[in-house]
Amino acid sequence: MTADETTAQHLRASGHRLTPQRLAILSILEEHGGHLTPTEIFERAVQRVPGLTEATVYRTLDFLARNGMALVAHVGDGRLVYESAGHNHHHLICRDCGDTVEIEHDLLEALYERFFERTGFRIDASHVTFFGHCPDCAALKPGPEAQ
Amino acid sequence: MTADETTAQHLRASGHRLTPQRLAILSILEEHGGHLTPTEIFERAVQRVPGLTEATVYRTLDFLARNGMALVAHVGDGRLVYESAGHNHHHLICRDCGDTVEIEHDLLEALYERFFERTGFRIDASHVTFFGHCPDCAALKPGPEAQ
DNA sequence: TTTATTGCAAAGGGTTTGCACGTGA
DNA sequence: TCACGTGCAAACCCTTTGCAATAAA
Repeated sequence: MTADETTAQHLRASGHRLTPQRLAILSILEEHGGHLTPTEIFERAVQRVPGLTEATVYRTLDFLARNGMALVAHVGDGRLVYESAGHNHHHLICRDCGDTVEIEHDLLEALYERFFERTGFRIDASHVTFFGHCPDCAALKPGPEAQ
Repeated sequence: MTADETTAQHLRASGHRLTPQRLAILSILEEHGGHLTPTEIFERAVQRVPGLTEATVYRTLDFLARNGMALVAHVGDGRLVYESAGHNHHHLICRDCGDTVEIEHDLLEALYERFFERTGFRIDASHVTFFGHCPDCAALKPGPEAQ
């Protein structure tokens, strides 16, 4: 059974449908691997599904996220970005040059465990983004400044 | 010297001014302690500074954040929230009931140190919010479901 | 006095929604 | 066939910006 068929079954089981729009957006997320904004997703998806609208992209992303097929992440400027589910990692982003590094999820597991011990909260594996300075920019910037 | 005078000096040193608007917004952040959205801040601040506009709130928050007097945090829905600087902690938020728990920053220090060892990235002390389920909601929710 | 800051109002950008049509199951 | 999903277009935030007036230093 192909991945699409698995996806289709997953959807049908909950009374939903696998449309070309959903398939295209899902594929784009999987092929890309990293963060994509709704607009970036739209620009790519409309090439595969002519006539696609941004409204549908927003609705589809929301749908995929609700059904565990996509993850939502939050980036610095307050906008939402999406990425394929199952891509379980986190990001460190340099505030100066924008350089991005991936962090494996297991690094956070220990922290989540400590959260649980102290508060009883179970944290989702959901994507987290940390902001700071990469080695290069940190080197260029010796002293701490107001920022 | 009062806190206001310290603040005023801090500002004057960089060629800026301490206006009633800035003072009010700063006070609100300090009194509240937790997250506030720009609109929530506006609603409170306009009571102290009649005639205040939301545009000024946005400009002031940006100004305070740039000068290290306020912190920006990112919440789940993609909107920005602000809080007083020097309030160095993080939050765990329950996706179901919205319950919020504070996490001391030192819990994250070890993680940041590991980030540094592996990637050379220096993460800011900036606010991070983690989403998951509080003990009560987790108990009510035995199996994972589509949501 | 000087010019940083504000208020006003309008624009901007991203996101959401109502409705009728199209289409997957 | 049936109702979920889409396209279209307008509405809705939230946030930013230009400009003249105001007020802090």
